[in-house]
Amino acid sequence: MASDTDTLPRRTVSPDLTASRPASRYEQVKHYITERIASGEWGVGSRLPSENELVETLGVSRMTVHRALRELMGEGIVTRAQGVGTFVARPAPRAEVLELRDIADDIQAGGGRHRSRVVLLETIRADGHLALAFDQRPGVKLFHSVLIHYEDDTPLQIEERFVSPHFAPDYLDQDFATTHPHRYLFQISPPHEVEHVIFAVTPEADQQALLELDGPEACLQLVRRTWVDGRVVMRGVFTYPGSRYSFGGRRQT
Amino acid sequence: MASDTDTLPRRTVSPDLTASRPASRYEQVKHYITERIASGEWGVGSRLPSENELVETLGVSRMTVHRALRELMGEGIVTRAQGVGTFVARPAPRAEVLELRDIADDIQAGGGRHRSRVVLLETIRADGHLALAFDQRPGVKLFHSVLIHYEDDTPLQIEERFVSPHFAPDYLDQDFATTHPHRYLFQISPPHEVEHVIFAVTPEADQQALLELDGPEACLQLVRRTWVDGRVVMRGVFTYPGSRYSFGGRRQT
DNA sequence: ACTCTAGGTAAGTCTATACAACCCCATCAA
DNA sequence: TTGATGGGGTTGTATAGACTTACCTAGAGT
Repeated sequence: MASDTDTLPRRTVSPDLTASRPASRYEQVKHYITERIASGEWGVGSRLPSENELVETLGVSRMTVHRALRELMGEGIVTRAQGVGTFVARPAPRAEVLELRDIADDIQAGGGRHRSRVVLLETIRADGHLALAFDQRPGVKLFHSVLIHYEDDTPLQIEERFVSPHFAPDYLDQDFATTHPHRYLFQISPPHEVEHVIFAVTPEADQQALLELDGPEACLQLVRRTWVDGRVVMRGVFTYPGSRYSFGGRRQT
Repeated sequence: MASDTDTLPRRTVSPDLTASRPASRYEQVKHYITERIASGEWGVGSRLPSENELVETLGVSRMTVHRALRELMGEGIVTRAQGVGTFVARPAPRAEVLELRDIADDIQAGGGRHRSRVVLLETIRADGHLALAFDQRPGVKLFHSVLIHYEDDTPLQIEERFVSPHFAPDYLDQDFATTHPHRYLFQISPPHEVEHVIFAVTPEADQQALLELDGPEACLQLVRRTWVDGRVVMRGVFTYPGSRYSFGGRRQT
C-alpha cells in the first residue's frame, strides 16, 4: 500500500504535457485530494486525513497541506471545522438558477448520457394568453415544438417552445435530432434579455405519460421568455419531475 | 503622518460589532489595504507598496502580508504580477439574480398584509443528512424554528430553519412575533455566501394542514444555506403552495 | 438525566528564513 | 544599432516550529 505514489517526489522531473512547468507542491496536494474525491474513494461527507496525517503520507510540510486544503475549501470542494476535521462537501446542484444552459450539457456534466426525441413540430396561431406573452395580438403565427430529453433513457424534461417566425424563419426545417432548439436559437442570436419564472405544478395526464411517471408527482416548471432587440422571440415551458431535478445556485455576496 | 495607525497593534481591542473576536493579522492587513482603495487614496491601476514595504510599514511578517494580498487577488480587488508588483484592479460589476429578501417585505410590496405565527422553537441534534448540510458530524446541536407566514390570513409560506448555535447563541430567546428570523440573522451578520436550491414536492399531511390546503397540491420548496466565514450558519427550508407563489427574475445579458 | 470540567485533537495563525521565478533595466560588447 | 549579460527588485513557493482557538468526548459530580 505504501507505494511511491503515496509520497510526492522531492523534485519533480515532470515530463507533463499539460503543464510546461511542474505543478507546485500545494497544487500536487490539491490534485491528490480531488482525485480521490472524484474517484469516489473519499465519499461525500466522509472525513479526510488530518493535516498531520497528510504531512506524513505526502512528505510535505503542514503549511503546504494547509494551503491546499484552504484553497479547496474556498472552491467548495471540502469543508473544515476547527477541532473536528476536514470533510468532503456536498456537490453543488446541477442547474444554475436563472442561467441559460442547454440541458444536454447539464446531463453530460453530471456524467449521464443524453438523448432527445421530437414529439411535435408545427405552426399554430396564438390564443389570447400566448399572444400576450409575446406582446402580440391573438391569431399571430408561431412555431411550436415539443421535445423530450432523456438521461440514460429516463425522461428528465419536457421542452415545449413557441418561437417567433420573424426571428427564426427556418425553425421548422431543423433536424432537432442533431441540433437542439436551444443551440439553434442561440446561434441565430444570443438573447438580449431573459425572464425566468419557476412554478410547482401537478402534471396533466399527457405530461405524466411523456415523463413516464407512475402517479401525479409534483413537477418543476420553468417558463422562460427571451428578447432580442426588445421583442419577445421565444417562450419556453420546461417541465421536470420534482424527484429527478432541482434548480440551484451559489454565490458570494 | 507616522502615527500609530500605520503599525498594527500587537493586540486589537476591536470594538467591532460584526465580529466579537479580534480580526486576525492578515485580515487587518486586508482591511488596511481595502480601506485605502475604497477611500481613493490608492486609485484604480495604481501600484501598491511592495510586500517588503508593507512588512516594514505594518510590522508583520512577509508571509502574513503575502496571504492578505493573495486573498485580495482571489477576490478581484488587486492584480499581481511576479517580478512587477501589485496593482489596484478595476472594479467588476456584479449582477444580483436571486436575492436575499424577507418574505414580509415581499408581501407588503405586493400590497398584502403580513402576519406570522411561531409553530416551533427548539434545540435538536442533527441526523446524518442535516449534519451533512452543515458540514458537521451527526449529533451536533442545532436550533430549529418553524413559522408560518400569512398574506391576508392565507398561509403563503412554511419557514423552517436550522441555525448554528455558534453563530446565533441567543436565537431561541428571540421574540419572532416582532423580529423575523431573517432580519435577526441578517443583523448578526450578512452572509458571505448563499446557496439556493429549488424543488417541487408533494407536501406531507402536516404541511398540508399548516398551509390549509384542500388536497395534495404541488408545492415549491426553496432550500437556502448561508455561509459566514466559510462555515454554514443557517439552513432554511421554505415551502410555498404552487398555486399561490412562484419564483421569477428577469435580466439583461 | 443534567451540568460542569479537563484533556485530547485538529484546524487557524504567525513568524523567520530560504530559495526560486520572473521582470525590468543598465551595462557592455559585437 | 543590436544583442547578451547580469544585478536588483518583486512576487511565488516551501519549510519548521510555536502558539492559539475551537470542538468533542469522557468522566465526575449534582
